[in-house]
Amino acid sequence: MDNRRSAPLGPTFFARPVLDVARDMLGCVVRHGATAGVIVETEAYHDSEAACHAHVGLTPRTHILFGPPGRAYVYRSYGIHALLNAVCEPEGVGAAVLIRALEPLEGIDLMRERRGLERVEDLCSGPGKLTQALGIELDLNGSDLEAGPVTIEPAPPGWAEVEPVLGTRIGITKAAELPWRFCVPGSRSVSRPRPKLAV
DNA sequence: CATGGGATTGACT
DNA sequence: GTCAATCCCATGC
Repeated sequence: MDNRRSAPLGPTFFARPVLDVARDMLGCVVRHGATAGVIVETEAYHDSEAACHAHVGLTPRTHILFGPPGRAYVYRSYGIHALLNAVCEPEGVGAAVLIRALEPLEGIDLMRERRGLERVEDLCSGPGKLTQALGIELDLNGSDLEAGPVTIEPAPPGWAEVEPVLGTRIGITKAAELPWRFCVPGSRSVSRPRPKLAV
């Protein structure tokens, strides 16, 4: 078997339309230090719709979103949680993919320590949970997803051909009707509520 | 400079 | 099902 780790995805992957990237990120591996997990849930955000932070235009908060693709956008949600996004589309377009859930892959005991929980399906089954499990904080905002320390690798064999299930995005009040949420069907690590729409 | 609102989670009724 | 915790930042005075 080939045990080599795949090279992290770079700007070419993330420079495409954000909906394509959100779908293609399912099955990919997020890695930070000794911890890693397979992406099973994403959401797309684009400055053309009101739910996206970049919708308000260029501000100190959103300048990362409008910058070069392939960087991390990390922000604090509800004063408590750090949420991890991958900046997409060409520079000048404010768009990103929110990583909402992972299936734990490596460093599971470290994830248990950080989360204070035992069950594997509780470690990364939400956007705030996975950043806590991987030790991702706000200082990684703007970091390069190809150079690290946080990287995203292509989907391992078996994960690459997953047919995603679509749904509406979670926890937003504006543009809530858009079916821009992508999930791996059947994964117990997908956050609730589970989507209903087929592809 | 003051205010209000979140791309959430976990605890509790 | 309901609700509080808690902080960054956009907005308005």
